[in-house]
Amino acid sequence: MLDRALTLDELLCFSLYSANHAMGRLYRPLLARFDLTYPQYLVLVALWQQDGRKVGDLGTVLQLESNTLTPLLKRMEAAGLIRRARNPQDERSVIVTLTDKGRALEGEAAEISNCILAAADADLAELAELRDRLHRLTERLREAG
Amino acid sequence: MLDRALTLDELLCFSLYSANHAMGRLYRPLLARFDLTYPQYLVLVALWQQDGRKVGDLGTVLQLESNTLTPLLKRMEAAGLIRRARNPQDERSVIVTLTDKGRALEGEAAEISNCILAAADADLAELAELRDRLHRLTERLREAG
DNA sequence: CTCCATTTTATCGAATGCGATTAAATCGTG
DNA sequence: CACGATTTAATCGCATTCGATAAAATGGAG
Repeated sequence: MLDRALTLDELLCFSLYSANHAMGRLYRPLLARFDLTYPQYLVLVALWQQDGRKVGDLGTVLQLESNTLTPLLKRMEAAGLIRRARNPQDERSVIVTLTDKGRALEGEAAEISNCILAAADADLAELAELRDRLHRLTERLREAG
Repeated sequence: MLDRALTLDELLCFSLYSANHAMGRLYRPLLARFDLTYPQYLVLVALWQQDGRKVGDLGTVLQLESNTLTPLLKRMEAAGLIRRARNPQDERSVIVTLTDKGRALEGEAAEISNCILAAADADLAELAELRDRLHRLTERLREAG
């Protein structure tokens, strides 16, 4: 329990907000060359890792619901990156599959992670530790929610 | 330089994105009781710390531009939290000032930080270190951008 | 003083992101 | 089989967020 109001810079939530902002600003121009937005890139990373997922499963890993994913996926489908098709085994669900174009982007965009790592200008071990601390924090925050 | 594609969970940017999301989800119900959104809360924190700032100065601390701040501040003005007035010394700038209602929220919302700290379920030193690591990362990312 | 560059905020369109609700398909129990 | 409960996406409205641009005020050079 603290006895005074926190300043903006003292708030953990603001440091997260700012770091996320800064990361987004770094990604934006790199992704723009592929006509990708940042959430669209995350969808691709998820599909490169495992293709043919249901909308709901993508939502689970990305922590997004269909109200966000459906229009996002429709834009990606319009851009020719993915296909959306009802699951024949269960017509309630929609399966998202990479197109050739979507798959091809994996190689072309591979350099992006390295650009980010270079920008972060820290050794891999340090960044990995920060990442793991963030995962643990996220876990605790979700449990509390 | 890595020789393989990273999974979603390995990406530092995604750990930031997820932690920020999780934090937002924790804040949302707490802020909803005051009819506040998260960015609106950040504006209030900034003004509680120093009232009477120009739109551009708020943008500097929050890393937001007028295209985001202007509509956000108009909604806050409509909600009776702040006042917006042209600076008589320089009519280009707009000074943002807390109303009595906006000032009063500081006391009422004081518990929110503590709810978040409780949810994070870690000691203050650990969270402070994570926060400082994030600040340093943000700094490096901004320099690279 | 005039005119152009600069500063500062505002506007517009597009893309998330979320709460609430709806619609369609499936499941389960009688 | 029938029918209500559940699951899964989709839709709607609102609030950010950003890139691009505009508009108004100020400043500075001549």
